[in-house]
Amino acid sequence: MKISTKGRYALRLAIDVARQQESGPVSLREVSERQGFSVKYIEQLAGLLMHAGILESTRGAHGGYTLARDAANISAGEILRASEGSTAPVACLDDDFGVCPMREQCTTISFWEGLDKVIETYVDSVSLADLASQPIQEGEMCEFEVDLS
Amino acid sequence: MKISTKGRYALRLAIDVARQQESGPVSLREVSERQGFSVKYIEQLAGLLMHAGILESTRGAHGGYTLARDAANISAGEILRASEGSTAPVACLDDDFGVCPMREQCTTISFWEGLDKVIETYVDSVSLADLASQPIQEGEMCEFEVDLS
DNA sequence: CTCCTTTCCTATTGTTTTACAAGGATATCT
DNA sequence: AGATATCCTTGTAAAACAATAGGAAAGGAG
Repeated sequence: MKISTKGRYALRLAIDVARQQESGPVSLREVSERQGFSVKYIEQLAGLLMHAGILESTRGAHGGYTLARDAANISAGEILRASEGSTAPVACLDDDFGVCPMREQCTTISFWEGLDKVIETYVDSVSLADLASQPIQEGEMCEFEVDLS
Repeated sequence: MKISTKGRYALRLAIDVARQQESGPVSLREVSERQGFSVKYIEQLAGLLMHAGILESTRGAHGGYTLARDAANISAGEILRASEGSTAPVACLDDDFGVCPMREQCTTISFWEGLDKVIETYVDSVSLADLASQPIQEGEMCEFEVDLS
């Protein structure tokens, strides 16, 4: 049960924008240099976050992205749902799934609903401001996209 | 972030065994008929659960599987970890990953650790006895492996 | 002893998803 | 004009997933 690079990169993209946007719109070129992403890949993620009303863009030279709202008002859950599609642990709990016709006979649904709930509660309780306020260190970049060889 | 069929089927397999084992070892043929699984596929899962000390087997005719321990003493988390490998939301928190060399500079690790913790706490709080004690209905089978066409 | 059932173990295969890259259109600042 | 960006769709190699296949070993029934 893993979060994909979409969700992980989208989080770090949002954190990067939150931290850097005071000096104007943050371009994906800058972000990619700081975070070790390819511009072409995070373009897609930026698009998703924009569509979800999390980022705003200004096009053209010196353009880039800014937060559409205050960082304190954006949750990690929102970012993950926008990038990953959903944080539900089983497909039958996705918003677009509708009601499962087998729901009444299902022995595991209430277990999955409980899991879904603790996940949502947690990711919605953490704001982008919380994430962005951690001390900044040299050589930012992370998780495990690290070549250990 | 989805649980794969391994984890979902393994849970239902364990529930089925828990419910049926009073009348002797439960064969995978029976389970597959009740749950709509292929015998060949859940053979693998049964093997994983056995290796993890959750199931015990008796071979030969009239053989099958029984719980290695009391159902109240087996958690859903154990079953998921045995079948899925891990319930951690990011690979750097898997047991076999070791310590990430970038950990100190990572802006998201504490967020993922928190998520991992709420997931583990929840799945370890639910026992197989809890799951198996739900009322049994006709046409048992579930989740969303249902042909909606 | 021989069939039948069942677990056990390891490949192999087909499909889907992931993680990007490519190419080009559109917008804006200098 | 030209450089720098976002925007938008499509393509693709590799990995993961879901399941199948084939057969060995063990134990009960006739």
